[in-house]
Amino acid sequence: MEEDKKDNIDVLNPQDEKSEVSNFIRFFIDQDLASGKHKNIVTRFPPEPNGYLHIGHAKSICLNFGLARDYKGKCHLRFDDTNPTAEDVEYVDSIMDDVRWLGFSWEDNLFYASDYYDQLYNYAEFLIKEGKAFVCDLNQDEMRKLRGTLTEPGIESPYRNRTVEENLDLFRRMKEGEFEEGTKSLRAKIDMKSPNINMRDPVIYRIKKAHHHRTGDKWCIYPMYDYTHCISDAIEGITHSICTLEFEDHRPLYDWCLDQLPVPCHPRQIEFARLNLTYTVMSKRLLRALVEENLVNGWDDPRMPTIAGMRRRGYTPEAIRNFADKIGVAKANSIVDFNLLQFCLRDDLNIKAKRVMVVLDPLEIEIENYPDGQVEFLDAENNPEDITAGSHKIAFTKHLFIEKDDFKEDAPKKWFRLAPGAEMRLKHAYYITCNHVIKNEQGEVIKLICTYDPESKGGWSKDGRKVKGTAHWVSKDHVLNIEVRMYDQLFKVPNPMDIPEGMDYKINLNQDSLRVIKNCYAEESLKDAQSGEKFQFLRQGYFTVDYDSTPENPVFNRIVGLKDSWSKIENK
RNA sequence: UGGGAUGUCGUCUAAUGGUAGGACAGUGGACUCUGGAUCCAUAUGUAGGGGUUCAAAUCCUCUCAUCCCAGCCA
Repeated sequence: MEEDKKDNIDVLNPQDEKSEVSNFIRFFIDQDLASGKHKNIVTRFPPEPNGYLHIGHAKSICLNFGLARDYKGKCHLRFDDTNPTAEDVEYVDSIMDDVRWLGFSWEDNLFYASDYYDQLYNYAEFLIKEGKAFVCDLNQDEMRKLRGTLTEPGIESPYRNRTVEENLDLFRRMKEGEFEEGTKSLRAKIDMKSPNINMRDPVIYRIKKAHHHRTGDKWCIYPMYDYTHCISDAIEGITHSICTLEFEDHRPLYDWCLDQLPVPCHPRQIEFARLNLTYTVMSKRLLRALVEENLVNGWDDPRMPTIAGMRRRGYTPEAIRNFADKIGVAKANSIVDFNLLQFCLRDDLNIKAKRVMVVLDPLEIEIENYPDGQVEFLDAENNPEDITAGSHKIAFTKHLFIEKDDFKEDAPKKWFRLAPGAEMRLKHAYYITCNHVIKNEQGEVIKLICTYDPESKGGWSKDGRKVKGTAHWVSKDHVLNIEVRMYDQLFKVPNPMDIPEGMDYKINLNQDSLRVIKNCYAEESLKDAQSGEKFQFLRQGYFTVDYDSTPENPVFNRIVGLKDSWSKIENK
């Protein structure tokens, strides 16, 4: 958290930051600033509290808060809470957590659309008095029939020409709760023949006898998104109201509402393409389905693309912010390669993560020329990328474990690791040579007998001979037993939404997205691992302490693996 | 087939009439006590056809492809 704050304050010269990035939104802002239309900009991040935020929202958060930071403006956090049946404080809290965790601050600019219910109501009466809105008795079915289709114009409601007095009276009685849900609504009087269906007398208030998580039972009529959003923006003095592409068709309605009303300003709505990532889904509907059908373990399952899930997995806010920066902002629909996110993660973790040694799949070795009972505490650097990170001690003894994968009885070409008769370096320790292979009755290798070169302490030989392979290891008498959770993509295919006719999205689920490995042997220093601390398990990948971890049963999540160029060589 | 938008390397994104550039991914190499990191080098792109211009990814025009819209959801 400290680091995040520092990161934000760090940006003292927005010009530097701006020169790196350019996008059409910044172009508009530059124009509006240059023309004198605005002196300062105000943006907003406006989630509906009806679910957990995901990496797509992170893009929007970084965009809106990033713009405010770079232009020395403000970014509000506003909850778009106009549909009480879908919303909950659980989500409000998680959203605030997520935005903070990402490293952004809304300062004292926290708002709720529900804060404006009174103003919104008064503006609605204003609209009625101007003859621009009417109470309609059509039910949902009837309204749909009169709305027309994509190619045919709609037909005006028979209630469209009620008098102002009648409309005012009915609307007030709606508010008083006199009518049942669905029997009446308030509609804007615009144009039933408009080719834009949003303009065909859209509903702006509906009756919902539902408890609201903030206003309780005060209201039984609730304003609709299109009517609420533009007015909320105007009330808050938003200059640039940035939303996703699907609202492009709503912009005429956004502008219409503000044109009719005596609002303080008229923000500019700008639309950009939402984020899609390969091998995952980004729709709240599907993410909710994964949770509710127990295909994952909750919204913060480390496989989920939710911010809560990524945080638990071990992703860093810096990596996500950097990712948001790199993908840019544009209007073309696109699917970003998941590799880019992984790159950003490794890039950040590489300079931060403490190096430790953990053997996931152990193979015992005995150093036959090493004294029984002797223990040496060897120096292991914490991070080769950061000399200030210091070092820690690891125990070396006669009996050790190495990774099963680091030994091959029949070594292929270009094999640098251990094989019968071959020499390999144990990281931070000695050169060893494999002399005997011990097998069980099934013919499986269960133990190796090796010798070490006492002259190679620290990993260097006096005669200067080169050993290409270096492996991680852990002393048999100094192990910490840990559980490791290896995560893979939730879906098997790059675009899980590309589903064959009549099939369920679940056919693309990766059944092996979670692999739990128990009884991994970690160096003892890991017993002091703090919650949230990031490690590189040497040659394996980046890991962090999971929420389930206890001192008795330490649990680590693999955040992301290391790049593996051996597998490429092997495949050739 | 009404309306709104969008098409630039495999992917994402710059270029705002004047050298099509960057990042990721890929490939080749160097280096390395992590087959990690780092460094160097590299191929591949303006959806298509016409037009305007000394000059077009950019302007005009036609075509094609893709996405969004018929909630009292946001």
